Amino acid sequence: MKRKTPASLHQRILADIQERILSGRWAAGARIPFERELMAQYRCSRMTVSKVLAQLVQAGLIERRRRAGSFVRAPRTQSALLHIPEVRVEVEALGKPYHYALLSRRRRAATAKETALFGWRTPQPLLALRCLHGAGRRPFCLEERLVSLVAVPAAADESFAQLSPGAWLLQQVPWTLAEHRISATAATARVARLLAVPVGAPCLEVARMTRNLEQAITRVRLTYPADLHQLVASFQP
Amino acid sequence: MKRKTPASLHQRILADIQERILSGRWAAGARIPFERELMAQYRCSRMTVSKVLAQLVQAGLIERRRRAGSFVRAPRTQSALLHIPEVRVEVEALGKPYHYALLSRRRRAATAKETALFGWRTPQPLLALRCLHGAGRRPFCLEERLVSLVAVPAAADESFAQLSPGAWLLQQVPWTLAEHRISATAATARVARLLAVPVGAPCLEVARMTRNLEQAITRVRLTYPADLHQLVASFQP
DNA sequence: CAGTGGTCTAGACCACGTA
DNA sequence: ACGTGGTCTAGACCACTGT
Repeated sequence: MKRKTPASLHQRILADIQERILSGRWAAGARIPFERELMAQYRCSRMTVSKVLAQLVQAGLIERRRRAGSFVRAPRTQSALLHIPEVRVEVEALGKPYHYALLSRRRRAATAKETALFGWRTPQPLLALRCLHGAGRRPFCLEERLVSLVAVPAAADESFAQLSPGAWLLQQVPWTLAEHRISATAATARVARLLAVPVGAPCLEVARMTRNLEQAITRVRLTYPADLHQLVASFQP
Repeated sequence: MKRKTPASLHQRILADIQERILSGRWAAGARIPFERELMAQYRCSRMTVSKVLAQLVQAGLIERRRRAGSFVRAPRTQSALLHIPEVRVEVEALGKPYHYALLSRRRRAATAKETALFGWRTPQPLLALRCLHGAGRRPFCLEERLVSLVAVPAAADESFAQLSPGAWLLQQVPWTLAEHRISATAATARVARLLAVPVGAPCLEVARMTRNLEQAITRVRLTYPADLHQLVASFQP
């Protein structure tokens, strides 16, 4: 019934209402109780529920209209951060069934370019992976990944046939820095075939190098058909 | 100096303190007046200043410690910083001569979409600008900008014939939040002509909405030929 | 025009951390 | 120990808006 110590009253009320909304019990568009009703329910003053509702507005969970009441807002459109999205999460956020397929998996030594990229002096072993993420029936993202077997030797024993390397690495290896390069490209013949778009079609390409304090872990290039994806980032000066 | 409708009391206090912090007059680390002092200064109740200070905490501008007071926070660390320099700086970093041209400048009321975008209830006046940034002889970036004349009335008196709106706004208006949407697009006929690329050529599009605590300031769409530009971003978990 | 949210007041008690 | 911020109350007036 009661959680440990749900902190302050308005925090408890906030958590309560938030849970109702996020769980879907209060669906999008539904009106939530008036301030004066909530006062009675929680036996508190109007300032207290007002504070809670103001926070819900700021969080984008509800909107309020005079005389009409407070209403649950439609699921957040694009409020995601650029943080580190796992492709699966992105797809499911779109409400589409997620599909994953491993295209190729090869263990090999790094080329000269890759050696420089990973900050090595001499070529080291890499795991090179290519996989395709699908949303519904459509290809959603082509993933081309290099995993440092120096940093993550355990990757050599993973097949990645079912689990995407991004998901595996995320829970396997802690990281401290992710560098992104974001660009627009024209689909090459190979990319066009895999993503089922015309050759030359615009694509959004995200190249990410992930490191921890000691060394480079993995480098991935994600290619999305332009119409299927955009990145969203918020920050403060 | 003050806007016409001073809005509500706590909004005025918020704007006042925010301006002091963002302008640097209250430096990072400095203690700001205690709640009870602010009550006296603004002749209001403690709830009112408390509400204001809570918003400043949420915005990350101050932090509060019991018994000690409230302090201006150090400028945001690079935790989630997407480094987007001014276009001029980008071009000069490439070692190419920078060129700027104003294509059009129009004062008009916001459309319905724009009204929603800026968070207004009724259409307000905007300054709509289009300009072109060049690197060497080549067009480098098409800028399509809307400036809120509510937030920045002084913009109405600027010609922007010589100085780009981005540069002007940066030194004119303090901001606290920038939201980016990054996507790849195919050049439309109009964009292709302006950027001197083939129709359908891939472009990188960055849409940025800049706000302070009270209101939206400006929205800009920057379109770059895909081969000329990429974004770089570093993140920490 | 009635009822909602928006705002504000003048108190109060308490937890906490710093001096 | 003391003064700060954290929280809460029980009122109040007002602006807006949907009916």
